[in-house]
Amino acid sequence: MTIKDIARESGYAVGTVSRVINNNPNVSDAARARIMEVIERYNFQPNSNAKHLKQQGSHGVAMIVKGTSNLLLASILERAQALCDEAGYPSSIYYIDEDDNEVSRARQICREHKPNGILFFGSDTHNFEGDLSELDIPCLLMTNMAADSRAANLSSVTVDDSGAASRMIDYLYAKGHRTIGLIGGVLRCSHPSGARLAGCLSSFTRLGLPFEAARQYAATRYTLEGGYRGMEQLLKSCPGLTAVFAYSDIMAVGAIRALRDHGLRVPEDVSVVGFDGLELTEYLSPRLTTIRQPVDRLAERGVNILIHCIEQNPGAVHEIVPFEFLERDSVRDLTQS
Amino acid sequence: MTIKDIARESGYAVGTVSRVINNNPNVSDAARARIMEVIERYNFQPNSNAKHLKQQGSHGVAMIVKGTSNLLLASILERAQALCDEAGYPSSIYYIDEDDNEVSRARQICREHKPNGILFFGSDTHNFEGDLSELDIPCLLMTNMAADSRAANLSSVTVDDSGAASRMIDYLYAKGHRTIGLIGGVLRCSHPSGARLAGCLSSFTRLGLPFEAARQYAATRYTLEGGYRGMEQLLKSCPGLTAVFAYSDIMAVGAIRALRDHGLRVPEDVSVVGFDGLELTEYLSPRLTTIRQPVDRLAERGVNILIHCIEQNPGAVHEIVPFEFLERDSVRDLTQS
DNA sequence: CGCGCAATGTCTTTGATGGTCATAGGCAGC
DNA sequence: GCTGCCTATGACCATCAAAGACATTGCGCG
Repeated sequence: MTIKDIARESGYAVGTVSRVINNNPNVSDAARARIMEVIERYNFQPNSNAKHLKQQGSHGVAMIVKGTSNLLLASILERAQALCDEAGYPSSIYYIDEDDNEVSRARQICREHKPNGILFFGSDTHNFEGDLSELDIPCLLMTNMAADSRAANLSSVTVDDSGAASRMIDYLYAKGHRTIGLIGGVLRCSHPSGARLAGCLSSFTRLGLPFEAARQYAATRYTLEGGYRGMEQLLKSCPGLTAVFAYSDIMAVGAIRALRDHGLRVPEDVSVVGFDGLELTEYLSPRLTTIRQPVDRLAERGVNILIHCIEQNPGAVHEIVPFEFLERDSVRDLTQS
Repeated sequence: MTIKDIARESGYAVGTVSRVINNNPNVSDAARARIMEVIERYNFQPNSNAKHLKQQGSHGVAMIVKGTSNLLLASILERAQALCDEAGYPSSIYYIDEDDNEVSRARQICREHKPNGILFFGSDTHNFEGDLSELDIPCLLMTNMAADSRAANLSSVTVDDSGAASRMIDYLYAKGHRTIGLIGGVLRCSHPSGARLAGCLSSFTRLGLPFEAARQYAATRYTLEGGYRGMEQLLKSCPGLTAVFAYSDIMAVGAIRALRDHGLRVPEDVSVVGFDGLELTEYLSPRLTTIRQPVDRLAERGVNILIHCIEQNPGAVHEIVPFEFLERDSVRDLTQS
């Protein structure tokens, strides 16, 4: 089935069929109807390779994803894919390894598939050593701020990491907690961790709480095991700890397991809060107090900004979307006792 | 950068460059070395659109996935992607909605991208109403047996669902449980649910336990909420229940939440077991007794069988891989008390 | 000298697009 | 009724990047 077959079958010329497919106005309604009928009858779809070859690219969005098993990313990704499709930008997903370099992969994808824009997913270990600006197509980091903003083509959409972290510390303080441990990412390569730490620090300072990173900050990976190990580290380094703020819900689950394995109850002995707002956290015991990242909003803003950059090329845009605080049962109120 | 530029730059003709790229032996070592040098210098990658246009298809594998947030699928998918890439079959992922029809989507993908094979992911709601055999390329269902095996091009790889379910019932019986509830998928559209139910029934019969589906089987979706609702249903319909077998770990988490919300303890009042063997289950309290689906093995067999079908066209292959039983802390031993 | 073979160059093909140009038909104006 | 113009359409061709069929070159050897 090619455009030629449609032409023969409908009795029109190839050019006219092409005009119909591409919504060129110079076609009579009769011809359009007749050709559309044939196209639909055969369920014809123009060969995308030929089309993209001629059009010098796929007119689509590449999504480069680090970390398949990250539930938050998965749901943002799904939503973003749907939005791209709706907007007429077919999307392709490329999963990459934790230790792959996204820039070289992006370069390769650009040479091979020539997308019109790239969306990067992967919160904790983005590693932009190469220079994205040489790609000269719009790029956008999802849930990850561009660490260095030299790149004029690199936009970002993140939740208000710093505000959320600050809010969380204030909340723990209000509940009477004074010695709070943090479990986050390795700061060097993780922007969200940096922003959240900044938010925590601003609260600590404002509230007059001392903070010693070496004792109170466990740097690890955003995984169950990372949360577990981070918690073990804090138990050693931070005596008198009454609350722990894990930078992801999954880490919080790991941390809770570690506490229980050390004979401590949550929240009676140690309170634990998370970040992300996964549906799962509502089903755990205790239900986890956490920050919800607005998945749909993040996806929607990310896709819209990227497409806007593709079509208008306005330079980099950095957007921060609001968080939602979910108070549940994993924090003990020390002021009551 | 095109093959022409490489030709000009290296002083050879495009044909020779093409031969070098495609490992055609009719090239002198000198020419090969010279051309490779230029290719590497410019980091050249042939345009995939032109290549696939000429080659009448992408020589790749399409992966059609239903359900982004399914952790088990996500890990199989990641592994399968890596394996395809290694085997020289570039893979593209297409996420589809829960209520999309996979066959019509598959048809569309075939027309548009002409893959050499299709891998279907999505355990509980596969809905093959159309006829896949008309696609006339090899297809394979991952973790889902082809319900009707008319289709000569439709292979499958599943864990030993029935054996695993049977084993689980035997285990619960050995621990003294006699009234066991099941939470599974809607049987009509879910093959794994059917096979697992068959396994359960064979054990029930062998052990002389009565089973009334209407009272003991809650049909729902493979989600947290599904598990929750399924459990609530069982609490009403099945008095005297001492154990619940949820057909996925995620459902088990939902079921545990429901039990607790009804004032019941796990495993003291009701035992709960799951299926899948997610890493998460090791971190929950209680640690969940479950069946591990061998993710790497499933991915590896699925990809190998599909590629074998593509290259040799041997007809449909149905493979069942062994499960692993993970005994942990979510089952009470009633024989001790 | 001419045959054979390996190495290499040339040209066509792939499916769709879009441009140019020709043309047919309709319609308005004179 | 003829002209001129406009629209719809057909016909044709180049283009895109690569692949591969086919043609050609050049060398060694009998």
